[in-house]
Amino acid sequence: MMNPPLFDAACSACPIRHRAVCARCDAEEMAQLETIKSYRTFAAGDAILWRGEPLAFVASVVSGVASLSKTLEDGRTQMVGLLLPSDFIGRPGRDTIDFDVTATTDVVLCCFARKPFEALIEDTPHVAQRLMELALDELDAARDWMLLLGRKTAREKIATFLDMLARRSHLAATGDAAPTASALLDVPMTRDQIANYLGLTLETVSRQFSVLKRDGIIDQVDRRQVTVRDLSRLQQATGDDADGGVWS
Amino acid sequence: MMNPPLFDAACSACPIRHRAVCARCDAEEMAQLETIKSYRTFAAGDAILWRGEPLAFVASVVSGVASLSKTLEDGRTQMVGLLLPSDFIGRPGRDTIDFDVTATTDVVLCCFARKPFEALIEDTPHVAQRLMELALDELDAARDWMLLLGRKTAREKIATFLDMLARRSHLAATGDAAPTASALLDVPMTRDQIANYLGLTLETVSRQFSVLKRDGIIDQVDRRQVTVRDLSRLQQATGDDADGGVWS
DNA sequence: CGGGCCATTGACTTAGGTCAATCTGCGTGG
DNA sequence: CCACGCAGATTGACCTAAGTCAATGGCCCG
Repeated sequence: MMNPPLFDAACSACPIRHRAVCARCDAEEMAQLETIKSYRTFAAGDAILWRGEPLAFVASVVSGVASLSKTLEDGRTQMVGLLLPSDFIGRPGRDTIDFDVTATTDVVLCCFARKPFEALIEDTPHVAQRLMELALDELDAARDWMLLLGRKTAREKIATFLDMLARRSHLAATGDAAPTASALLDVPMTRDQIANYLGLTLETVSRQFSVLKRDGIIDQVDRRQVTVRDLSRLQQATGDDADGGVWS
Repeated sequence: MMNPPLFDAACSACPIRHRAVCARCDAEEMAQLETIKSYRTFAAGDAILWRGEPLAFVASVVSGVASLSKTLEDGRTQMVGLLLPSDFIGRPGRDTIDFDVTATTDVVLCCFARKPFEALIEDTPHVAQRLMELALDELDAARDWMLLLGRKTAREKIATFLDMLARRSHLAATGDAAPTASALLDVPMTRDQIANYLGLTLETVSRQFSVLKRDGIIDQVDRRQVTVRDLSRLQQATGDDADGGVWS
């Protein structure tokens, strides 16, 4: 269990101050946000929001990983989004959402009461501008994901997933866009969650991990850690165009 | 071939005036938009934009249907969006897009030069607000599509596709949300395009049309027209939750 | 009448799902 | 400290939905 960091009420000390929905806000707008915000924490596995339930808050992810998922009548489920720090939860202008939101790891949210937040969108331009950028970024990611779900093989899906984790951890560590060397990766989900993310079964996820290991592309340290032995072969295995801006 | 409607330069007469990116603009903002807009038309099958090419314009679809698609190294392709009248093309703040845009039917676009449009986003709140709404709507649609691509069977995919067409044509005809009776549907794409939309092969699309016909759920008038015989059985065949807000 | 272009249908293959057995590591309680 | 149990992961055997390859059919247009 993580030792939950304590968050100061002051936005100026916030780790996502310059990337979240408030990124473009000036001092006065920040002061307004400050009055309607509150922090909430969730343990790994907790439900954050249920589909269809009235939405009292919108929120930014401050730390941890949350996931969005949809379910068919007979219980098949598909993850339709992975929310990382600075990502936004909620749908200003609508009072329900159409998917479940779950804490994948322990999560801290910065919540804003919905009504005053919507008023802020009307009154101050910078919130709407930033929210538009965040929505367009998520739309790009969703489209990459549609290509993966519709057309990639199981092997390509796993390779894409690991390549994404490699890029992200490299980005977080160095601020640099493209990793070039091998790396030790943290896999923040169970096989079952990965399967729901990639549109596979957990058995297929497990088998493809084994295949990539047998091919010498990765090594499995333990169930939550993987080392990439050959990043360029991993990237070839994703099936993407060489110059593909995927996850760029 | 359609008899192309003539569009008046005046926004006040525009068929998408109240739904497009300009929906919330006041008279003064409209005047600004009016100075940077121009109409362009494309024939069915024409490329509108290529992935990666520098983006001089952003645009709204005025009439017709356009599609967004992505392609893997070896040529497999997946449609990642279907643009109908009032939908928006482009990515303010970035000078390329990461997918191809193609005219599925004959298309009329209302194009805005990108730089002045971006300036407008900075200066006037209503454009950014509306663009945020449009992006969030597309994100909802993309998430429904991810569920379809990742988890639905071929039969469910075709049923969902036909149900979507039924809802749309009913909505366009009556302004009403949910169709209840059978209807004659226009299928605006070839089997191959449908396959790329649904993450299937064209043979599987054809076979599933035949199965739904054998089951008495639909009738095929010709290759571009279908009558829905039993809408409630069609909706059951989509696999969605009964109260599912899909395509709502 | 002939030649494309879609669409349909059939025969066969295969990637990935299903079901089931086994393994591994970890926290709990004796 | 060890034994137990449980949750997650792996692996194998088998099955099936959908893909592949190939032949045929209908339709429009010159």
